[in-house]
Amino acid sequence: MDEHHSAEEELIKNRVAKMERLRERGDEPFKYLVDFHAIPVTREEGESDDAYRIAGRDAIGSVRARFEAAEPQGTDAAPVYVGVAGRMVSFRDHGKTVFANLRDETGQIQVYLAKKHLSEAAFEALKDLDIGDFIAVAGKVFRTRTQEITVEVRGYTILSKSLRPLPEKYHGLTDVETRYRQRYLDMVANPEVLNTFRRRVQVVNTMRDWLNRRGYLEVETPMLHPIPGGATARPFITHHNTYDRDLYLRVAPELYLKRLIVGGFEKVYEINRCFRNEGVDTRHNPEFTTMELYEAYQDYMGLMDETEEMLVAIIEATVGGLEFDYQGDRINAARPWKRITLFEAIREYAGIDLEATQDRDKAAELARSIGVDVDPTMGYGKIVDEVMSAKVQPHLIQPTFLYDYPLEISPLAKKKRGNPTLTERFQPFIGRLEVGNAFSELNDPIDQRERFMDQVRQREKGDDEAQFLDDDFITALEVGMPPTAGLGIGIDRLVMLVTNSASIREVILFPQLRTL
RNA sequence: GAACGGGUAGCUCAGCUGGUAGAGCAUCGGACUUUUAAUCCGGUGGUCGCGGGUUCGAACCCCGCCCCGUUCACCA
Repeated sequence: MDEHHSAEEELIKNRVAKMERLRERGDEPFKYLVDFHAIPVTREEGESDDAYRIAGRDAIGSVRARFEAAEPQGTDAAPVYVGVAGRMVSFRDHGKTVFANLRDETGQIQVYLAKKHLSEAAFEALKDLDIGDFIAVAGKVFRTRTQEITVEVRGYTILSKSLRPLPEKYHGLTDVETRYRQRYLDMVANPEVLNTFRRRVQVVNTMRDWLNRRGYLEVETPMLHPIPGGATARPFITHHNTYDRDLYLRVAPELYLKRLIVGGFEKVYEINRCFRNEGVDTRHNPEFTTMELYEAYQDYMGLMDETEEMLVAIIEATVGGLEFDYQGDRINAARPWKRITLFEAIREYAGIDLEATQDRDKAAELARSIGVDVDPTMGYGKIVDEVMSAKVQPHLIQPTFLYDYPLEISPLAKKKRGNPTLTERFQPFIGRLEVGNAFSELNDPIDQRERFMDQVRQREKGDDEAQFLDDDFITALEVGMPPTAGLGIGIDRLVMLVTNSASIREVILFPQLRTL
């Protein structure tokens, strides 16, 4: 029987054959370093022996700048000699000349490989190069007749052979599944993806810098929790062999960070992953990154000011101003941001008053009257939350703080001064996205125990997202925690905003997908 | 978990009422000394997501399953 070759196998076979030819000719296809001195060059008459003896690799971005600076003086008199290395992303063969494009992290540049400027062997060996290969070239810079800055190559060498074809150059890679499963292909084929993740770094760096400057200490608390706490969410379960005990991947660092405030730190934060064993959609990935901070001797109103300052600093540093577009909306982050109580917002956007009644059934009836689904297991607080999500959140395009949340959906927040049915809690919303959650931290151990017991009752009624009683945390509060305010920011969502990304998967390098 | 949309060459996509699987790019061979989605000539390349069924005949119709996307549910 004939051997069966798929197109893909055939393409790889061709490239492997080229790789072997390179090796046979003594040109190792996977080099260890870039060594421009080892590249044979063909010099023009009058050029000195070391005209092309490039000391080190030039960043492609810097080549343009150098050439443009030298240009007015006339580059014939003072040629710009360069050595660049990168991935070859295009290859246009014209017979006696070849144009290719090289890309490194700083940019892309066209290179011109002409028979008359290369040794016969070098020109012949171009046949064994493929799009995707890493090569190094030595040459001098000129402008083509279409004014494109180009390297006239006098010598080149393969650095690393690419054995698989890159996605098509014009349409790129659009299949989202392949983009996420093989992110490296996405990055190569769609260079703007690199910018999204560069901006993600900028968000985190700016935030960290902002916090460090204000005296916050960055700490690392456990990812493996014996009792999952700090958020109402279903955890992932894992197992420790030596202790022969199940552990939970953390759903939030909150309870550990507050223990540090008990211990004597006054400003702490942690930027790290959380894990929640829940649904996946455009705003939710099973693992996601949060920043949580705790500040002693502060309350939620003071923290609201700081949150606004910090987010504005991040927006300015990343989008370069206070205005930016998010998914079709123009967002203006100029201070001060709108601040409105949760119940005012419900009156304003949903047209019902859930504050006047504390009665669960009346609230359910009101919610249904405006088309919000309410199921029998939902308590008063949950109904309020549901109405907020359905009727208020879609209007929160411009930066807005909602504050004063119902007690029963805020088991770790302090009761509001003068109104024990509410808690001192706020959430910032931008572009319809909930980007954070903050409160005056509950530091009364008696109250905290009661709130946990409420959660335990919820759990017994079948709510598997309800929180567990954490006795050691209560013990810590009994030792005494100063008045403290705490904030959590969803880093992924913040990055979605400043990169105008519709899906959280666009801002996570390797989003969780079903294993094949 | 539910509804809807999708899965055809390495990539991007066509494929009508069921009648021998197509194009562009890439690749291979040839031509070409400033091209840039280079151009021109010729060729290779397919388990049409997987498994059943209906039919003389299925990429297309029916059933089941897998994967992706969107919306909803849950949640941050």
